[in-house]
Amino acid sequence: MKLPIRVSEESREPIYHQIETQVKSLIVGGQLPPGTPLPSIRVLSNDLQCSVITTRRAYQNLESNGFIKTVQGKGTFVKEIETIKMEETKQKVVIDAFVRAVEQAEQVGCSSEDIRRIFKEVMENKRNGGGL
Amino acid sequence: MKLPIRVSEESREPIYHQIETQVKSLIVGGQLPPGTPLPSIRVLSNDLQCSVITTRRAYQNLESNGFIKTVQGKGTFVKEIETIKMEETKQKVVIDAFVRAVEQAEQVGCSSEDIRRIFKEVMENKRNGGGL
DNA sequence: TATAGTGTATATATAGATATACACAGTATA
DNA sequence: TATACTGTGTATATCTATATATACACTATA
Repeated sequence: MKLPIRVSEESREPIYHQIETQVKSLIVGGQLPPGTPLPSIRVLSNDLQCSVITTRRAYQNLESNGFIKTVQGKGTFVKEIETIKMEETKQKVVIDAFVRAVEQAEQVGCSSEDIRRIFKEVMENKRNGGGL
Repeated sequence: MKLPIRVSEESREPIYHQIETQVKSLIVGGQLPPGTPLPSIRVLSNDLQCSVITTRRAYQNLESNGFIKTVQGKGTFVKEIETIKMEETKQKVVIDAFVRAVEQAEQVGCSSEDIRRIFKEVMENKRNGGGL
């Protein structure tokens, strides 16, 4: 299965961390149920045009945090996760993203009304084709 | 003048880049008018608890992008910027932040309604003390 | 001209990304 | 049942980017 994730070369966020957070999102969002085999580090590194070591590092961190389980020679699989932890992670991740966006808006001097207007625009544009 | 900026040690975004984007936001937002002297690299590095080289790098990048002008021995100053460029940068920066937030929400499986609800919550919490 | 403020340059350490060679698991087939 | 093969994860060495300390140079002014 091809993971719907996307890394940005331009972003200053490390690639391994972009992979990590996106895979985590797919897991806590329920798109990747427990037991699901993840793409091998090689297949994924090829998809994302990065090194095997980079995808491996992402998987290693996800394993440390209890989201996946990797077995040498066999592959990497989504672990069973407590419903509470999933819900908490999911909520937190989205709220954080919006807090960052609002803070960014305030730093360039947007009023609450400006912010609401821009949010609306983004939601509209999303519906009409996604292309910003 | 003490800049209202804040760097996160935990963030995977490089410190020099956090400084860079935040100072840029203050400039295009109009909080730092043309001619305003920025804090010296030493003062700023002390405020932010980072190295002088780090603040310097941020200033160098901002200078390359035409936002500030630094003069050896004297200091660093906000440049005159075209109104159009300012408005464009301002808009772009905020829209990008919201697009990222919405994409994050979608990746964990939020519906449009979920997203609107969370946005509302974040805006409410902001009013009631900011402390999330 | 001494001093305290500014920015600048050199060398060094840590983190992120890579290529390449290695080890384990499953499977086809001689 | 051997064994070759292809798939998986693992380890070592190397390079670039990020962050730092420290010494240097320019500007203003007491």
